[in-house]
Amino acid sequence: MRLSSLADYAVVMMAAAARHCGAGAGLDPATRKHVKMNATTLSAETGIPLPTAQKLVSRLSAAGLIESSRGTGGGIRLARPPAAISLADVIEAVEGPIAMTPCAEHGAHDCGLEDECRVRPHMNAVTGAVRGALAGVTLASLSGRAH
Amino acid sequence: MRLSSLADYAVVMMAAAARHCGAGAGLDPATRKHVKMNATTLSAETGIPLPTAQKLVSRLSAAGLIESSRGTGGGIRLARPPAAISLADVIEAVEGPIAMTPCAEHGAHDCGLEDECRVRPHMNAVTGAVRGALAGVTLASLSGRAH
DNA sequence: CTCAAATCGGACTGATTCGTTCCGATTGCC
DNA sequence: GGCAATCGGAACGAATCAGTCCGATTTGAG
Repeated sequence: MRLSSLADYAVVMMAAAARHCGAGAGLDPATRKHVKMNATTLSAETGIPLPTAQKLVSRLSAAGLIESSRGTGGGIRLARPPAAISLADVIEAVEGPIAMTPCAEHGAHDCGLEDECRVRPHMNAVTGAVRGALAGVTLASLSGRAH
Repeated sequence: MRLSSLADYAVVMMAAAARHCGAGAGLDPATRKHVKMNATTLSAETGIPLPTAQKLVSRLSAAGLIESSRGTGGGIRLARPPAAISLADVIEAVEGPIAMTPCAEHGAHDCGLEDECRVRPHMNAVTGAVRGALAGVTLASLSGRAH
């Protein structure tokens, strides 16, 4: 009942990225240097080891939460406004779907225990509650703006 | 963001135990044979491997959720009524305190990242929400009585 | 009172997953 | 066209977890 270290790091990193993103959309050609972020910058700011930060950038980019551009002067930026990215999105991007039990993932994955499992429907409800709690916190609220 | 297999098994096992416990307190000398439960019985009923069931019995007993008596004719019984045992109790008994992040466990366990972590207070709130969702489901509701 | 059976309790082994690190592919600037 | 800096994926080591086994303890019968 504890999220993995990578997910924890990802949340901290995305919060830092949202903080640098400022109030604007995150990409304006004029002051691009100010919002320029990359794995090295985020690593130095958050204290996360650089290789780990790179790995997280890869996963978050593959999940569509950030957009990355390669090459010299490249970097990353949030794909959506901070208010539209929740903890559930970040956690699911790093460690897969949020599901308390394996049977609550694909929908009809029999666990093999008990012909008529009476625990599963309640587990689905619990999963929904947990997911709702995580979806209710956005990066905007983590950046300290909308306390 | 998924509870361990042992915790899942423990929930199923405790639900089965609560079902056999019936509506009464769970221990009456006259019909003791009816509510007699042990690791072997629960294993056969739930499909959980016997050694694993034994391990779970040990942990649940150490946590004070069930009371065990050794020797011939011994067995286990719930220490409290099913309505007074929640999923949070069972999960904490098996896999330790419920805490999303390591810093939310002892209270002041600095993670070393960022001097002023602005994510932690929100993580505490999320941890509370998850814990509340798990504490809201009791063994009585899992047994199908109080739907 | 002695013996024997049955149970819980703790310790060990193997495996899977997680976290970390390193190296290659790709792109923009000079 | 060459160079430098960046992301992307692959490989290694470590830790935790799931599962299994055997010993300590207690009760019941003879």
